Amino acid sequence: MRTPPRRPTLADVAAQAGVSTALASIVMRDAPGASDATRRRVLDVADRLGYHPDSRARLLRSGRSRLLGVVFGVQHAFHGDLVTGLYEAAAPLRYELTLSAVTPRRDERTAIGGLLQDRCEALLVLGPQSPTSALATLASRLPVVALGREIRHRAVDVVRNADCQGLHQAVDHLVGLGHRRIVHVDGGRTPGTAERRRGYRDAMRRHGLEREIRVVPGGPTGEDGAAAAATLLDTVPPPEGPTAITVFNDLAATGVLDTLRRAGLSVPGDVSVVGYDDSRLARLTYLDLTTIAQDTATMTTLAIARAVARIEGQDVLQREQVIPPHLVVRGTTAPPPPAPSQIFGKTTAPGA
Amino acid sequence: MRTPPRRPTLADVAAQAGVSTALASIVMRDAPGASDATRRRVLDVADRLGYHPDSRARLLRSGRSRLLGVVFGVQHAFHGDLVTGLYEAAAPLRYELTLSAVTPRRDERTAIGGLLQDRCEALLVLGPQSPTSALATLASRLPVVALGREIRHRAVDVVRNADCQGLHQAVDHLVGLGHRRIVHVDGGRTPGTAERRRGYRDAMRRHGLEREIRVVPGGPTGEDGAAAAATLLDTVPPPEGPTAITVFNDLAATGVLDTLRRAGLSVPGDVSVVGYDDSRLARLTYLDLTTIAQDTATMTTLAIARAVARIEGQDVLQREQVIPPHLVVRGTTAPPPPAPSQIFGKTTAPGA
DNA sequence: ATGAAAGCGCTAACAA
DNA sequence: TTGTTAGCGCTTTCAT
Repeated sequence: MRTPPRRPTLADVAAQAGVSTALASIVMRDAPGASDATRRRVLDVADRLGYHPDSRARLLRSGRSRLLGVVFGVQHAFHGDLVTGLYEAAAPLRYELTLSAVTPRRDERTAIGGLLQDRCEALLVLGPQSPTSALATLASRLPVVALGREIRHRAVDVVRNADCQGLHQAVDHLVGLGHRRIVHVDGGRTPGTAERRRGYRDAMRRHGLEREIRVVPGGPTGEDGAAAAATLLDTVPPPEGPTAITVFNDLAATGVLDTLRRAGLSVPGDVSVVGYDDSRLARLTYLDLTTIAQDTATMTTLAIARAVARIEGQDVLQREQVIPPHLVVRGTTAPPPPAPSQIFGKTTAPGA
Repeated sequence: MRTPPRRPTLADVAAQAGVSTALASIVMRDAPGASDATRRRVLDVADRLGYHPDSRARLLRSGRSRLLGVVFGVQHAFHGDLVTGLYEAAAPLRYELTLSAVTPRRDERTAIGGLLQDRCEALLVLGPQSPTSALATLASRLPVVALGREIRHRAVDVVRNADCQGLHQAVDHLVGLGHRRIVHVDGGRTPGTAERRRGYRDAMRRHGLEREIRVVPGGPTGEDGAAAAATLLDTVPPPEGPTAITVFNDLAATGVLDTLRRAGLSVPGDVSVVGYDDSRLARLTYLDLTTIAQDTATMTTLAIARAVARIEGQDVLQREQVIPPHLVVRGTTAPPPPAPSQIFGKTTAPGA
């Protein structure tokens, strides 16, 4: 009762349709050189038989795979957004994607290895963790595009977010609202941390707020944000308490929000908070987080375009493409409270 | 300066090593029938040339692909957990996974189509959205295993969570802590909602609490949870306010938590909250959410085992495998507050 | 232990 | 428009 194990081949289709395999191939590939009648007949049979071309054989023969390998982290919500964009960008160029996941127990090396066996023509690595040298070696075999992390090697293409600029926007927004005591919770050892921190510092200076610059060590997770906020609540004496916090990313920002609110503070009434990434966390929940959105559509389009350009041997002008992000104002930012002081410190009575 | 476009083939390796391709093949596959000296020499050359076997050619020839297709949603954090488990379960059986993502703009049909061309030997679909009929048609061509959704068709294998039982555990836990007024925020139109709701009702009855049964319409998102909690705060008169809430999933539970805390209530001091899934949300953040964990390790192992069993034509006893989840106690559940009333409602009036 | 030869399903020349 | 032929990179008999 269960299916015959063998799937139909092109030869089966051709035979049933009474044509040669070559002709059937032409039809299946939608290539010129077959009459409409034949075309219909072949497609008909193919459909009836449930025929699907064997990409392996097809690509083996044609020498090319038109396959782009994508390495991503199943963990990262943001990678999901990027993968979405990559699929869309690849389709019109008639390239396919094969995905290989990095999981807690499957490292990037393994993920890349799998892709190599699939004969991808280029590799797109989202937030690569491998050392530059490993990526460089790889890049000597096939085009490699790194997304979202700076790689300083001439053989590796890079498409990334202008982290620095993102924090300029966050600070500009807050200053525009009237904030002056703005702190930054950084990303710890996460890639991008240094740039975002620098962006924060530069922007503060530009606004003449160098004396207000204060960076709190943080990290990429919710706990990191929560811990940083707790530190802030504990250590900054009430008169100097910040009225706004820029956080390394959205997830950490949620940790900050939670700690603030548990301490009885209102966001954005008492303190404003800005995240980074515009992840689903910021968008899709009740959180309504003001954040800096990475332009995923542009980033993915450029990444695919670059990979294809390399594959097709076109000349490439700039190895690194840095895309400006943009501010998305939502509900966690507002003008600072009129009274300039009694915000931070442990002895703040919860709201009536 | 850029790499010669052609990658090394087995023939290249064989030539350089001074052996036949057949022998080189034996070495590369780690098959018996080659001397140690030869083995070393061939592997050496392969390494030096950066040779990676062409899986397409390899599998084309051997007639099998040992490839399992996985359809997953890039959106769903929980799918990330499952994919992680699937990779682990497949490796020891020497099967590979190829991933195909469902994104907001790439539907399940498309995702499955891609996999079919890759000549997977079976398909694992996480949380399938396709109609049963479509899955059934597919299953007539190759083994199909659905994860996490009930599919009523004899040709489709199913591995899923015992949703009903999960809510039993949640209610048992809360009752054990001394709660009686336990409400359930359901999942709206999300698959699994009905079962979880039923589990809640059954468990309440079993504890003689049928009069306390109260289901609030909810949904799978944070907003849904927040809205449901708001409704609860507004409508339930203070003396009857619940002391515990079981929520459809973790994400919605975070919405509930947020609303509760913004309303000045303490969790778990005033109200206990239990989620579902044990997603990273529950585990990895400051949230510390008590929840019902789906046993992803078992589910993925069974799913892979089932797919392989079907591929290898083994007899299968039960089409559907329903895995019991387990309670994970964290910080959002505690005994109910001593005073039985003044929890919900805007006017905190201690009843007599 | 090693090699020669055939062929997996398909596409690309070329011929008819 | 259609068919014939060769061969992609590899594994698999079957010799040696």
